[in-house]
Amino acid sequence: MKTKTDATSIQKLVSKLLKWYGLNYRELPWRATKDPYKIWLSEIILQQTRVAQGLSYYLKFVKHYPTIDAFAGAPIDDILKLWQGLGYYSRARNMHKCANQIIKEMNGQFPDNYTDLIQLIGIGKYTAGALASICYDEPVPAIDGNAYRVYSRLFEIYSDISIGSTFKEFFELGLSIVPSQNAGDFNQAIMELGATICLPTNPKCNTCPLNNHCVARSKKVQNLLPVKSKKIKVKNRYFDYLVFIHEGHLALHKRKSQDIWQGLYDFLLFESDKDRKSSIFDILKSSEWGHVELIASSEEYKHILTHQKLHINFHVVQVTESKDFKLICQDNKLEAVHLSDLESLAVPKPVERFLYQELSEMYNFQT
DNA sequence: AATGCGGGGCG
DNA sequence: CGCCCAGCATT
Repeated sequence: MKTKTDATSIQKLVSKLLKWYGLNYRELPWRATKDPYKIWLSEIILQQTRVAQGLSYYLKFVKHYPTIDAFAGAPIDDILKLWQGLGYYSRARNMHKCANQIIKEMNGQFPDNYTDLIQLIGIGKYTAGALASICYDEPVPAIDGNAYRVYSRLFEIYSDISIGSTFKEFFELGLSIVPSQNAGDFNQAIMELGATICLPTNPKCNTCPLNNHCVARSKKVQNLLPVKSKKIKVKNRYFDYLVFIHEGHLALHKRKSQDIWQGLYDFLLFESDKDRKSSIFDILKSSEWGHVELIASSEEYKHILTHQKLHINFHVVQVTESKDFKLICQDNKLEAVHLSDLESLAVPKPVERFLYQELSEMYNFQT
């Protein structure tokens, strides 16, 4: 009795998959190179990010920083500015740290195997597998969201992929399948299949090159897999921003705490448990800012994150008389930034929207 | 093992 | 709206 995990059956599966990939792969820029730096860059950008969203960022970064030396030598603020809008900014900060570590401690030589790669900051089990296989053809699996979906359906695996121990199960399965040659193409083919055919809902089984191998399909349970129990609960947060403006300068704040948007710029922030804005006016009255005038309050900006729903109001406060605006900014841990210098600073998405959709019209500055 | 971290696109 | 996306670090 043959099983679906017979060596012969697996060999056929791999062969079909590689053939399909060779004919159907999308021509993406990071697939036209073997430069580990560029593959690395693409993998970090594509963490929890669709190709369509990350592609333009990849092109920008390769253009600005063609080598790991250029990337490592750049100021982190410049890198964050290029990363602006992509989200998960720790990816950029970690990659910058890592690049400098490679330059300083590894003589600029990128690690060339799974074990060394996974030691690096920002490189976990998936990315180490992807880099080892794609750059060096090391026969290790690369288990990402696509791989979970494809493998769970091919072999009808109901293990909960939210549980940590399930990764090991899929990694071992992948290890038993990944061919000793063309490991990189194999892993990319699995992911490509997951991204274009084996979709989360309504997979295109009719055109799937592996449909004859798929146990889930034979039992019509594709849409039940993979099993993922974890539910994300969304927390509401209420932000009031005071946007001080004085003689063409804005009072900006660089975010540093363990919170969202670390390293990006916003304004003086007051957060409250619910929709309560009375405190704003108290702050203004008892302020050391000099003569202040509340010019306008924005409509509420709703900004959805994976785990938070932000309710943001921007309050534009004109400082008409001030003894020393910059000094008062410093006292409040703010920086006075001229409107013409805004474009060089990384800002969160809702701040970007406010600046360039509302404030730019009020004060008529260029974006 | 559980939680926090962005933003966008899809049905 | 809910779910997912070439995940990782921290606790």
